[in-house]
Amino acid sequence: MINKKSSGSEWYNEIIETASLVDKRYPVKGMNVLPPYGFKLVSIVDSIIREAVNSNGFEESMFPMLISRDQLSVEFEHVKGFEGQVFWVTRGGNEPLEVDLALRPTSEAAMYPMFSLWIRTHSDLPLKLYQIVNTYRYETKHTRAFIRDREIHFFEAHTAHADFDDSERQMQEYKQIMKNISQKLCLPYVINKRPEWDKFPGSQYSLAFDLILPSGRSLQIGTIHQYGENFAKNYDIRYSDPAGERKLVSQTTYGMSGRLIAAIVFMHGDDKGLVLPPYVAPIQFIIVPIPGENRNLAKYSTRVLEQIASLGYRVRLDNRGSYTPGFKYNDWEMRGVPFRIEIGSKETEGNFITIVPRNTGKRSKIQISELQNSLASAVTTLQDDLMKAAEEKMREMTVQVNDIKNAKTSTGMIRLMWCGRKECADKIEQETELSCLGYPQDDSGEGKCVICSLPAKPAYFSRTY
RNA sequence: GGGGCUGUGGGGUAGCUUGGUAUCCUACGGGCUUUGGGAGCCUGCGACCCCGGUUCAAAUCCGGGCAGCCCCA
Repeated sequence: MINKKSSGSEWYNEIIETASLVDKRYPVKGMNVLPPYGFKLVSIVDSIIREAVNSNGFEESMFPMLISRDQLSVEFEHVKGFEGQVFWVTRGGNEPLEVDLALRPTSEAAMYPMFSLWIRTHSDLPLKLYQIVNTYRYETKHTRAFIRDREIHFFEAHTAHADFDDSERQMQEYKQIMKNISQKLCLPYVINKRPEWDKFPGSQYSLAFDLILPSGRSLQIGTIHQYGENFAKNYDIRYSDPAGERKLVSQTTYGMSGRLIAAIVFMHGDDKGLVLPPYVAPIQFIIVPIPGENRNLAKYSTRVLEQIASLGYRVRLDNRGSYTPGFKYNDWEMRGVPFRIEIGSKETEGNFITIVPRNTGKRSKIQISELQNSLASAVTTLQDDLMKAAEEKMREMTVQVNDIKNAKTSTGMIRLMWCGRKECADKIEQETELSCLGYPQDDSGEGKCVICSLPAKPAYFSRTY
């Protein structure tokens, strides 16, 4: 196993394949196969997202993957923003198509013509829909599994509101939803308001959830966008208000992708491999029996398996006969299973199990009669530990810098004073090789710009994925 | 957007400079013996990314394509 600290990038590439999260051998650039273990992980993250948005009044839906050229040729900055990144379907069988079809790079152009039909009066609002589908972007840069794919596993929520104030309330709700989700994935983040030139094409403003990884690079794991009436104008989405007046809706979106998986891998993994938070782990408990002259072993292990399963956990018994226990320990540690349960003659005779959490590797005993409470507290403890460790890593990687010289020599998420003008950001980016993430929300400092000395607010800069 | 490197059984590799016989480890199948931190022995299966060129002969040299990786902007 490659050392994580010294070569984070190679470590990532290797671990996602050896842990069976992904198989990169599929012969089309930027498109990867998810083997069962990786797919399970992705599905669990999806279900966490579903649960979070469903409980806030969102409904799941599905729109087609193909978008006709007419829908995309609206004279609109949003469409231009994706020019050059669109895959086109130009033939049906051997015949050229009358109208070329685009593989959605994102779904505004697919959804909003329908929104225009669906939304009639004020009682149709707010409309809160989402879908979890694959989207396609013709990346010309270096692709990277889960981080920059050409086929993107994508969650996108779209809302329409009676007025701007209500869509602003929606933005606040998104923040709560993200908080809820990130607790389960053990991922801390900061919310940055992207600079004008880096906001989502067509939006009024974009807020990004940025994570700083142990490697010192930041990773955007989610974004929310305030569209205002920009899209409603172009797609003619109007409603009759209580006074009978026709008005444009105000809209927002919320997007997340497979980058959540990348963040989990990078943030929690170690030299032994993956470390998965219990909430997301495809296998939460792995039972490893230790053979000996012990006739009760099979029966006892199965009983423990059934008991843990009946408590609602994802548990598996590793019965592979051809491997030694030591091999299995390493194998499951590499795959990030949060807890190992060892069962040998001591356990069967003493009517207990030995449990080992992935992060500490420390053994402890649990009496069978105590299973329910002890497992529940082990899960919460590990979940808390991983969150705290991640927060600590982020703190370590966040650096306060007072002048441009120090920004050059520091790694991580650099907090410095910036006036908000593009020319100054460009200068900072050029000199430091960092990218501007924008102004963090919930940070109220004041000072002078490190470039031009004009009044400034704290901004974040970092190397990015 | 620019530059560089790489492609050999499922995975990791030797061989390439100097053209001719493809090495080792691991995984996998079978068999016996094992099992409290990556077991051992025997045995079997399995590869030169694709297309074209040079040549009596190409894993090796040349060109293109595809794919992967790294660095810079």
